[in-house]
Amino acid sequence: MSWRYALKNYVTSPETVNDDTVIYFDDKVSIIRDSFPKSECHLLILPRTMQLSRSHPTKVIDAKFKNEFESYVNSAIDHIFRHFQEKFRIKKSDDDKDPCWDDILKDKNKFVRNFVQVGIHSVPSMANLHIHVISKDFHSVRLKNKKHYNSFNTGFFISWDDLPLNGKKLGTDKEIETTYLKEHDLLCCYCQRNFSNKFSLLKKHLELEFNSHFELK
Amino acid sequence: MSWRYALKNYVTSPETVNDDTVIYFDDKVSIIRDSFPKSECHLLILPRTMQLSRSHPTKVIDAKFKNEFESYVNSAIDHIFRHFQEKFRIKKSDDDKDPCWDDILKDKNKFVRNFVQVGIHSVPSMANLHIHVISKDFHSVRLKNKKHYNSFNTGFFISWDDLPLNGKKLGTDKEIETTYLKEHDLLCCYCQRNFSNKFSLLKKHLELEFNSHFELK
DNA sequence: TATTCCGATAGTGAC
DNA sequence: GTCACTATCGGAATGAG
Ligand SMILES: Nc1ncnc2c1ncn2[C@@H]1O[C@H](COP(=O)(O)O)[C@@H](O)[C@H]1O
Ligand SMILES: Nc1ncnc2c1ncn2[C@@H]1O[C@H](COP(=O)(O)O)[C@@H](O)[C@H]1O
Ligand SMILES: [Zn+2]
Ligand SMILES: [Zn+2]
Repeated sequence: MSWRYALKNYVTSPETVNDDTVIYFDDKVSIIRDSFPKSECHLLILPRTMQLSRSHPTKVIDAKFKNEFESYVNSAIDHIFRHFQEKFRIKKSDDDKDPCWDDILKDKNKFVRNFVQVGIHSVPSMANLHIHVISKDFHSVRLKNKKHYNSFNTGFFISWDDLPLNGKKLGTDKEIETTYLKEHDLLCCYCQRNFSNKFSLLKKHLELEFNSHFELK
Repeated sequence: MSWRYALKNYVTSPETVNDDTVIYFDDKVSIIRDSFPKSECHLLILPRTMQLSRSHPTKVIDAKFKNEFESYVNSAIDHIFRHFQEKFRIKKSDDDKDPCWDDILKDKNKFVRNFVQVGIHSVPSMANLHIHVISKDFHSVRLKNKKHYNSFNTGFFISWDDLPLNGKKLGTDKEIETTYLKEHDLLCCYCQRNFSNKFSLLKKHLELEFNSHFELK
């Protein structure tokens, strides 16, 4: 079986997985920790119906789908919020007047609005349908290159709220990858600073950004 | 002073150079060992007249110039021939029927015809006018990239015998560089095998080629 | 088409 | 998609009273 089916077991037999990858499953979905998380907290929601699992996200996610899975999305979001509440404190510093961070760990709606993204990759690599639910820190040793970062911080990522696309054209897979993953500049998701193609500099900067806002409890 | 003038001292004050870089000088020229030789033997002839030294080789090398410096070219060639005679023997092998190598270290004319190239780079980096006199083995640790190799093995290198150009157009510096140094495939100068852009493979192959033809005395 | 350092980009093979 | 490895390609600094 090829690597494109690396998620298949989580769909067909979540109960057989021995490690702590699977955090929830029922007849409709499995919710798992991404094995190569690109942020502090990175979950995947995998519909278990084979027909759905085989489908392309931009083709299959419609109002009915969203209604059916909305509660699982909220579940995953809650998991991320709790994880941050338990692990981190917000740092208060004089030179950071940005009110975005005030009480973010006490106000779930604010946390979600500012710090969680839910959606799909416009060109998924894994064959089994999955929805990313990820914190917007991108503070992770698994974030190793431009493609990783831009897959969550450009139009390559399609938000749950922007689905369904209602026939909006996306271009070919190759065009999408070139435009968003290769050619698109690296923009810091905290401060919008442009790092051009300097991934190493962005990595160092993300480390600073994260540590300026969060500290371990 | 910038790196473009790294050769200046050899022009103005060869007598002050302490190491063995300068192998000859008089009022008209300095002949030096290239400090980053791209072959076993790589010499530079530097006219010492300031007016000449400041000039671009394709603009200043005419019949009169060639006549004036021909004897120095021959001197440099002799130096290379003697160097090979003293250091190497030609290997005789059954599977190498190529007569190019027969007696090449005993017949200077043949050696020069087949194994020495004299000329200039169409876009020199060093500001002081210099003529390359180099053995055609390209067996050197200083030969480190495609640019190095192609600068001696494509139209980027203009042979002494092809000068003056008599108004032949060369394109802009940038065009020359793109065509000959970046885009031009790597071709083995011994057997013409095409190495595309695989410089590392070419390096290993050049090592084999050299060792198949030469051995230390 | 100076050198050197560093990093971005690209292709490979993985049972 | 991952990782490890190799190699190609690309920019920046280069000095110094
Ligand atoms: N074996 C695996 N187990 C869990 N997650 C994986 C595995 N292999 C890859 N992933 C993740 O699956 C996601 C697939 O993303 P994509 O197909 O681009 O939407 C990536 O975030 C990978 O890190
Ligand atoms: N400091 C130096 N002393 C002697 N030769 C040098 C020095 N720096 C560079 N070179 C050589 O000068 C040559 C300049 O070649 P080019 O300007 O391309 O015709 C190259 O072959 C270099 O290896
Ligand atoms: Zn930032
Ligand atoms: Zn060859």
